[in-house]
Amino acid sequence: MFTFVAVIDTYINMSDTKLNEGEERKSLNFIEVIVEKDLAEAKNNGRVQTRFPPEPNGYLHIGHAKAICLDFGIAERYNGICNLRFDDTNPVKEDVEYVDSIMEDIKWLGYNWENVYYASDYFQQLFDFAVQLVKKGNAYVDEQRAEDIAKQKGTPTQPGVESPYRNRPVEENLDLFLRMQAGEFEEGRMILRAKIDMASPNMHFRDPIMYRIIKEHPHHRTGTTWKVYPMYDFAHGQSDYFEGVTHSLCTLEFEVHRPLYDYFIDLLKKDDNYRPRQTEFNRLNLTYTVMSKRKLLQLVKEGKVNGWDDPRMPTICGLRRRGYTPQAIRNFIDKIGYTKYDGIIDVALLEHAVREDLNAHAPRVSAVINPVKLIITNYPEGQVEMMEAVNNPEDPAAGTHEIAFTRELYIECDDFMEDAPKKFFRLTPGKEVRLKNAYIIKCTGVKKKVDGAIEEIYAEYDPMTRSGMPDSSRKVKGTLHWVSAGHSLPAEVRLYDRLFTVENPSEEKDKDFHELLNPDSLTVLTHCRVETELQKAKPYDNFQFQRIGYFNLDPESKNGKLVFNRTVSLKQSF
RNA sequence: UGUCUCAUGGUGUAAUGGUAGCACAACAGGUUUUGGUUCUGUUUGUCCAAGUUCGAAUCUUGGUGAGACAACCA
Repeated sequence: MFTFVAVIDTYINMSDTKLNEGEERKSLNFIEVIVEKDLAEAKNNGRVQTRFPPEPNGYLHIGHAKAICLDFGIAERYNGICNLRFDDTNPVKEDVEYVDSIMEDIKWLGYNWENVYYASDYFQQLFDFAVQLVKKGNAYVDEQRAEDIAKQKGTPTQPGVESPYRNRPVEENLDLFLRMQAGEFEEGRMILRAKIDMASPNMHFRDPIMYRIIKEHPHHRTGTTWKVYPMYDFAHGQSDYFEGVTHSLCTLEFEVHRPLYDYFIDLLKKDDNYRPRQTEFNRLNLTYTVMSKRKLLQLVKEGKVNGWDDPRMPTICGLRRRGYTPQAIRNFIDKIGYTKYDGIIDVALLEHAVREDLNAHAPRVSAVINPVKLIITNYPEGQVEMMEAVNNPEDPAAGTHEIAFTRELYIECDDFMEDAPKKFFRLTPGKEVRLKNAYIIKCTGVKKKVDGAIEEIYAEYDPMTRSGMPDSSRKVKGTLHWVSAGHSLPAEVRLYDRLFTVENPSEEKDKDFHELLNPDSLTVLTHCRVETELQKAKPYDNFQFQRIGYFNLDPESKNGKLVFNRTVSLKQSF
């Protein structure tokens, strides 16, 4: 993977931190600055530990990839460890299906966790801690209805009102809380709340809920053992603490939760110099798509897309099926950086990242996605010549393959025009073009159907212009790709466009997001022809269809039927 | 009439008191058997105001604008 030079650089830079190829001149992001400062101050005994904490309630998307690259990247760079922890405190929404897909996606991105943990592993410890807080008078059981509690919470500008149950005696709170877990009460009947400050300017300090009763949904790991489940705020920081996390990295919307995170840790922590710290960074927003799990789920459920791995989805599995490579995604994440500014990234940057990777690695093949027949009238009928085609001009080591040339060929409809403008560098009557890897031809005529549609195009070839022949280096303006009519394979090609018609769908609050969906986000072409070399293609293999774009073989291809997905088009500059 | 956070070209991101740089995008040109790649060049920026300083994107004060927070979600 590394070049020789890069290996040397790695050694040179090994003094403080691990640096990967190309990283040596890059400035630190603000989180790396914080970590290095903590290390310099010997906080947490110079230990670095992070965690990636998804809730198993949906598929990972590219926004998660940003968090994954940071959590695992920081651990790697500072010789620490990163654990995978499933934040599974709400059995109503969670499922093992998601646990499996999350692990698969992280591995596909190229990261390995030190340990897999589950917040549900800590249910007993959390419960014991809650009992302890009840005994200390820091928590109470509230029997009001949810709506009343919400009302009493006040608003961001108005203080809340204290619950009538707030000053219940400790023994009564303890008895009730134990009976909640014993299953004596129905869901919604009562909750355990922290007794903090109903007038706090931070809404999260207004006696936040610690535990609620959930009995109708068994937990995917603990079954029906627990009748009460901790809320995020009563689970996340403590879980970090139990595991020894030093840097708890999360997105910006958790900023207001941090004081509460610290509050519970203060009550929990031992008198030593270890404590986890939460740091927030900007989440990823991409133009022309949505990143909220709720909306992605909606697209799937309403059939607007064909599942979580639909190639139009910003999910990891969607991007994988679309033909994105882990390296392209990681390079993209590396380019966008981590700050506290909540912006929106142009999807063109993601497309650039995948083109850059595929340009270097994808074999070039010939495919005609909108075929029209081209007949070389002076080429012998029945003759077949095997032409040599370079697999990748960016990588001579990739070698060559052969492609059959015959009298009858297919070229793209778009590559022929009867009355062409001056800047049309393709085929038009009386003009010459190069057929890639083959001859220069001159268009001599065209046959049309009754409706005026073009049926066949005629041309004559110049035998001296093939590679190796005397006139092979003759210059002509255009070069076209082609396949032999008789020596090619039928294929289906799926073209994808942006899912939404507006740059930032989540910003259009007054509009239903269905109105913003792009009705033409999928185009299926069923009469394509591809060169026989593609018979060997395996699912997910990436190719460049010359002059068109990057494509991969869809896993739905079976029994000899070839289905390709367009990952991204080539850059077009005309 | 709250708390917290943020503000650098079209987009994203550097510059930690000392030449405003990089990437993407856009545009122009060279090379090219991919209108690809590559190379060269161009356009475009420090939210506003006052202050500190020899010197401010950076520090101070005051504005302005944007976002987050009022789930028995995470």
